[in-house]
Amino acid sequence: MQLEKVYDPQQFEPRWAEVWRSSDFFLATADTHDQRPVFSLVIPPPNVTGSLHMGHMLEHSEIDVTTRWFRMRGYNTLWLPGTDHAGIATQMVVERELAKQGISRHDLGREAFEAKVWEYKELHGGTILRQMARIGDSVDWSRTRFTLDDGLSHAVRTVFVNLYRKGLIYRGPYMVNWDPTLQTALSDLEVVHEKVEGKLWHVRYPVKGSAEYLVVATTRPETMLGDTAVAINPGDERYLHLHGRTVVLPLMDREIPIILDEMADPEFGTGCVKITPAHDPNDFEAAQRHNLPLIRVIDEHAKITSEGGPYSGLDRYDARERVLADLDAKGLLDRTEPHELSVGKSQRTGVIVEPMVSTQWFVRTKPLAEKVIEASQAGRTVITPDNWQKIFFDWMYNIRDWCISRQLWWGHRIPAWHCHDCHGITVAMEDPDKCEHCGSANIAQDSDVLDTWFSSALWPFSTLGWPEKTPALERFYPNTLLITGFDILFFWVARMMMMGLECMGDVPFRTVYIHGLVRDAERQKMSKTKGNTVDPLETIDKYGTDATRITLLLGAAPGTDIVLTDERLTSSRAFANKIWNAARFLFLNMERCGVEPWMPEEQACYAPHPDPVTGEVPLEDRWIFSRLNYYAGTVNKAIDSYRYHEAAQQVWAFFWGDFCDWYVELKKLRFEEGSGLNHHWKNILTVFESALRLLHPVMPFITEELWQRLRPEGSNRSASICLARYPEPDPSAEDATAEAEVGALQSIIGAVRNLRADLGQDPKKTIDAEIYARGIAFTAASGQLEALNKLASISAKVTEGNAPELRGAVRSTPSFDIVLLVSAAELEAQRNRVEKDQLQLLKAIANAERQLSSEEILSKMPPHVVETLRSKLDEYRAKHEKNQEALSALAR
RNA sequence: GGGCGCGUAGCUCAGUUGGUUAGAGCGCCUGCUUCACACGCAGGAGGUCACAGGUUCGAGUCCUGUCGCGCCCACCA
Repeated sequence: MQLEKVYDPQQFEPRWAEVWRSSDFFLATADTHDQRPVFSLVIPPPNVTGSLHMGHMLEHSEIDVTTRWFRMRGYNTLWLPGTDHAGIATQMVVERELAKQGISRHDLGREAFEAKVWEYKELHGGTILRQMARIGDSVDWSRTRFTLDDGLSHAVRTVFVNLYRKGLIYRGPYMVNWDPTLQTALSDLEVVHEKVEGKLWHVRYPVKGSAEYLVVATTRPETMLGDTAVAINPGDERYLHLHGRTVVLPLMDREIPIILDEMADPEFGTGCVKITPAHDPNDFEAAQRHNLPLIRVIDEHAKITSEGGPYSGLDRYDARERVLADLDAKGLLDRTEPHELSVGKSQRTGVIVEPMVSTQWFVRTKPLAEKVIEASQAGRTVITPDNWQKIFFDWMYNIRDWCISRQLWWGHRIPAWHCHDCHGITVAMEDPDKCEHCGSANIAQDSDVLDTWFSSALWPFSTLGWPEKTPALERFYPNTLLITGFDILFFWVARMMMMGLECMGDVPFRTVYIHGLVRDAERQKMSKTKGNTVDPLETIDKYGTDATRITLLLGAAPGTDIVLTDERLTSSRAFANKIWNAARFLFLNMERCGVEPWMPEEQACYAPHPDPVTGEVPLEDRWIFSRLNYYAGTVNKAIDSYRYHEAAQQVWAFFWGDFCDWYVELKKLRFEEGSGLNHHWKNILTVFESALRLLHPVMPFITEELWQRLRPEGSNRSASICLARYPEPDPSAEDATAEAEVGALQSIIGAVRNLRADLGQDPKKTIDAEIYARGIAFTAASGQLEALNKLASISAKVTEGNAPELRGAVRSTPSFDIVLLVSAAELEAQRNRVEKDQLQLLKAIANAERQLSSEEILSKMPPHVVETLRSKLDEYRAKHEKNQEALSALAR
């Protein structure tokens, strides 16, 4: 039972953060709540593989608090395998590693590359939470990962085939961001936009059969080789007469139409815009609207294609120089202006991305989104905090079709086969050996893989055995709660809802809780590129896992961001140490009193033990049990409504403010050497054990450690604190009388200390004092006098009633007067103090009187407010009067 | 351009249907090594709740406007 003076987290806290750092799969937990299931997930987002993110610590903390809370309230736990979401990120890491050796994945070939990725995953994945092993749940760890080879593939394929047959999946043209170095398409997220100083070149396009020409402005003159139209605004009088005519594309001598389109902004440049459908996303869309042909003039290596005539084979920037020179030579370069523009660069290589037209697979999202909107509006899924609900709706209304094909080599292959003979597509559950259209055996599988979000979207049901109708699926779908960050709301949450409604006919979860963002001390969003990330492992090493967790939770007010500072972490570490030292105090005194480790039989709510001789319960015990009951109420309510900061703050206030500051101090007077396990010990250990359980979701490791030490050998209590019951409030445990009496004691002690500090007295020196109490029972048995004397360092004479004369150093309230007999010199310090108090009281009295004197106000005020206002006014008046008396006594 | 959020003590932040003299942690000042804890104990100072109007008996809280800060989305020929 010996504890070190200072709590050492390293010794007792498993560093589960390490697990997150190395794991490359979802970890998910599921639980049931009110007969309905709840689940929570943690995923490393694709851009942070290989490191841990503070945001995950937060997310995990909130999830783990809820999960432990549920578990402690008696709901069964189910651990679900994660999907292979981070496979894509792993692939990127492998690709980067290969690049260092000068190898590209194309050199390696598909199979060898996949093997490499597997190797990496085996090496870095798969560490399992140590704390979970301690909990003793039955977990089939072989099912902790869904990979490309097991059940998920079947689910993914089933969904793909079904959606395809319903016409919800189609192939179409799409503008991708192409990285010419990596030879791959990038998602919008992988493109970083940068403002650069560029130029705006104005080029003359001669109108056919006329001496006129249109001047178009462009930042990328080399793309003009692929122009297929020039657009003017339908309201632009300057050019309207040219509508229907054509221009001759300079350098290429191609004839292209002049079209009307809103995209041409009369205010910008010349008001004319060239249309290059194959190399600009906006132009691409305009081309769709006007049925314009696409001409690819830049290839995947960013070189000009054979369509580029004389420029064919040139690099895109060399081509630009040549094009400009040639235009200039022909006198077609109108003018050049400096222009700031933003260019998209590859996050991975820094190369300027090339917009490229390609054929991709799409999910038709409109019909799916409609179901999501309907379900959300019916309240079947609620997003909280509710401002996200609106944002979510806006997005669902404006949703575009979802491109699901990726030119990657890791992931679920698209189950579609192209026929080389008839060019038909065969989509089937079983791998086909011939084309379903022409019967040819000359077919090959599509080389693309599915977007990871496609399989992730199936997570809520695919992990439960879908499409089989398993008992788990029956029980755990739909789930109750999803905790996640807003950055993933659209990618993942929306898609889980779409797929859930489509495949299961119901929403996947009832509530989505959106948490805040973790920021650094300068309020900057943490990002790897900025390099201002806080490494959670360093934080954990320095402050401990529990301290890190409660720091995050204390800052996690819904809808706000979390600023992480060393000061906050330091104070949390101090709190962990406070818990540790409170335990140390108990253990040392148990030894002194001859008390063995003990804890009560398990119950949700406990009543204090009475003195076996008198049959009475000590006042401090009645009080602390009542306080514990109160906090059990507020903490449960806070967690239930996702107010994690409040839960953390409440357990802190109870443990430090009530338990340590008052209860332990009061109990010190009750310990007797060699007493054995008497009612005092039973009460303090009961409260302490309950406090540990109350704290557990927020401070899991230190509470587990201490709980295990307190747990007697051979106890029939659960093996772990996280399987013990969570404290619950019970109206019968409320003890208003005890709270009032201890409250009065606290205010008397506070007043004496304050008075003595004002007088500049040595706080340790015991001095004589007279206390006149009104309406406060000071019974001999309750030990209040002893407590008062000890905690205020006085030798008090307590009398019922009013002080006969307020002389000396006085502090008064409506319920007591304190008189300290001190020298006249010490009294002067008092005067300012009391006068200042009077000013504030007068203000409060005037305010209350004004409100209470008006019939109109009284009639509009709710009765309970009037009630408190009245009693407050009485109190202010009494106090003011007492102060006045004291002041005149001081004057004498 | 569209949308969202923030501005409360020196600092970082709470403050849930409007209702006591507006709170916490850190920092600061004073006193204390008291046999759990100086990562501590006791006491204290410090705020016209960004500004200006409005609604209300009553506003940190609701409405309008102004100023300052931040985020997201879109666009950028």
